[in-house]
Amino acid sequence: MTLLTPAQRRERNRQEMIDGILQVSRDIMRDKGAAALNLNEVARRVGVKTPSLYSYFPNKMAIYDAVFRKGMEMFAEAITIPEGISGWDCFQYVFEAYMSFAVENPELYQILFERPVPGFVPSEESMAFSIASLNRGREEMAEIIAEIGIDPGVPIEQAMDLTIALSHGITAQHMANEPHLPVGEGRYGSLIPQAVALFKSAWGRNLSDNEVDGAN
Amino acid sequence: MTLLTPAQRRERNRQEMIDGILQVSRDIMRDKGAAALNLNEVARRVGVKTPSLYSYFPNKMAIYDAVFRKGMEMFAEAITIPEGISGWDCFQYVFEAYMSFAVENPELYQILFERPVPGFVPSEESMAFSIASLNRGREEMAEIIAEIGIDPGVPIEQAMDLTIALSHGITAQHMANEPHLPVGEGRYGSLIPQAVALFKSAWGRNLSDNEVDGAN
DNA sequence: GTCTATAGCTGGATAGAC
DNA sequence: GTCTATCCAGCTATAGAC
Repeated sequence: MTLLTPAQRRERNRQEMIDGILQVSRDIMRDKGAAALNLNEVARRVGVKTPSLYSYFPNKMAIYDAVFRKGMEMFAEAITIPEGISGWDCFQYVFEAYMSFAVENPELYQILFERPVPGFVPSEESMAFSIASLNRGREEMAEIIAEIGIDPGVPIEQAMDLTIALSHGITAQHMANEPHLPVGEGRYGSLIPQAVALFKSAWGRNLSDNEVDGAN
Repeated sequence: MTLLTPAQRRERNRQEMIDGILQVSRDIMRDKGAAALNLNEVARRVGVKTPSLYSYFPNKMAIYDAVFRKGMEMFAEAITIPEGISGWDCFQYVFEAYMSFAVENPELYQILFERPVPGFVPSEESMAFSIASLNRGREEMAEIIAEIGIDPGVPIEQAMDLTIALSHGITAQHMANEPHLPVGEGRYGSLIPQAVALFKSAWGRNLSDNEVDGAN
């Protein structure tokens, strides 16, 4: 095995520092709210002095932007339906993945789906990436819905939007009321099977899958 | 007609000042984000100097709390179903009222349903009022659902929670993507009839109302 | 109740030595 | 890259005269 060159080592150290800053920033946002991010505290927790942060990010908003972007990547990854899941199980999977992501990463959920930080607007690059991710997600979901074969006179686009809306709605209520409870517990956290059943019941009359069974 | 007593006039002036402060605070929260509320700017817009605000509110958080409370009152009022609306029309009404409230009062929507202000927690009184309002809303909606007579093996509590979740989800997506568009327009703003149809289709098979008709 | 004056603090950001 | 020192702006809140 060969040792790293000095340049590679520098690069690695730099990347570790950047990752550390972002991780600490997320911790603070989670603890105190996204808008309470504070460079002095970031520096203290990372173990450097405040001005050193400016060797890695040009300003505070750039940190928000990096967190936003990282969050979008993680979210896209999280709701991608894995191999081996198909049919109505995909609905169940999306609902659970959506809520799990929010429960496990409330600070990312906040900055991705709300606007808690006055003056922060995702950069064009981040937004472009974000939109691209969401569109890929949409396409995938559209394929799944088409594959299941649903009936009720509503265009596939709208079926998808309703699915997204209900995913988001259940998750938002869960986060507002019982964010400390895991997915599957609590008033809204336990509502996912019923949500899937709702769609099955409304759309699944001539389905190729197993027949509607009420709550599963 | 009798003139107001000096005491009454004082009281009236005071109330006007309080209302003015709250209105201006809402304007700022709407323009710059809830967390960007700033006493200097409040004073400037109201037309007094900053210290004068402390004659009306003990501190900044008290202003947030008053805005929160006012918002909760307005929201409860907004989604109360008026006389003359019954059956499935109640669903349509609730969806529309929910989204209208958010579109017309984004700053209230933000402070009621998100946590954008680090360090702000509604006071116990405000929370008690809030919970009471929500419970009244729940009861009312439960009566309506019971009256319509829905079928599909899901307890009324859960049917209600699904309704709330979808209301919230459509609204949240609308606010995140096209908050400038009125209810009825835009990707999610135009989705309300489909949302009602979804519930009708899933639950309305043995309904006492008119039969399911797909998109209305 | 309203003002002037100001305390007191926080936090983002820069200059410049090492 | 990291540090010390420092600037500067903005903000909440209070003291005390009118």
